[in-house]
Amino acid sequence: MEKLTIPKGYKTTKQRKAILEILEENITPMHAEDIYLKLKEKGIDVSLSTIYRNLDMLQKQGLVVKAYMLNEDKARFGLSSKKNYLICKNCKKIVIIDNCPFEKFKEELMEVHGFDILEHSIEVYGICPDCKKQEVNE
Amino acid sequence: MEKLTIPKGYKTTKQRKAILEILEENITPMHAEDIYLKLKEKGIDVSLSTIYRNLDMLQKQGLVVKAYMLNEDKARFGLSSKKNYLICKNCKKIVIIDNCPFEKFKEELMEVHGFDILEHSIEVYGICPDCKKQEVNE
DNA sequence: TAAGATTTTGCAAATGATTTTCATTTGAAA
DNA sequence: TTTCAAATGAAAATCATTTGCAAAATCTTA
Repeated sequence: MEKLTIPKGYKTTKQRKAILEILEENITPMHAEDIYLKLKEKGIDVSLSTIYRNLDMLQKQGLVVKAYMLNEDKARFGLSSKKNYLICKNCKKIVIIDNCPFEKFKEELMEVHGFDILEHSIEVYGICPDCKKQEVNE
Repeated sequence: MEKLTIPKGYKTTKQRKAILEILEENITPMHAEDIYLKLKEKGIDVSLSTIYRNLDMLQKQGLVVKAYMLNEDKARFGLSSKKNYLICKNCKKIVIIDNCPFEKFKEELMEVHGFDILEHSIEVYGICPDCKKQEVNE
């Protein structure tokens, strides 16, 4: 996992560093407010507007991905490297799909539709192993 | 393409029929307001709140899928059958992926992560054939 | 086919996430 | 240091979506 750095041309502020740190620590893409609260826990006070502004900048720089999950109406933000995930419909746990199998059919998709493919995002919903166990026991 | 019907237990109103019709006519998932405007063009006046309420109902019934596209902050709604798509980053054209290749790696994903997979959504971004041509000519 | 029960609708007001404004502070180049 | 553009916080503004409520439409059944 490569250490992230503040993009060139942007100043290094303690707020910015803190936000990036939180994103690195969390596997799950987070709501802006989650980030705000986690920072507060650490004793770092960053205003919500600053968080939004920085997430926006980081997104434009390609470090962060913004996505809305099924049945949610607030955006989540996560590092780009964690773009494809499995979500448990029961406990909401999120698991990153590491070796995204998308590459395998990218070629096929390009041929069939004639698109040059640049990016993709995949969300898969299901029931995670833990929740499956519980269902059996109940 | 199967004709959609208003789910059992819900009354048949002209607004509801009109909304469903618009969704059937459009390949591209639409914003609530797009639907509002298209209806108005047809001379059918349906309030935005009614549109939102019905889309919500249709979603809960599984007929409609709600999704946010890259860099957009309003939800789009489309028929469930049109869930996976290619989006041109240049002209914003949307092409539905019909034979979604996801099935091919569903098994693999289930094995690796132990999830029971229920749903998925795939968004792919790239440049469409038309826009590629233009780039060459410019 | 009229009455009654229930849904659905439209409108206006409320909500809540995100964005913007602006005065102040901060980082970094010289 | 000094200087100046960039960044921040707080409060206000925005805008998609939701909700409350009274009126209208639908369906059921007598």
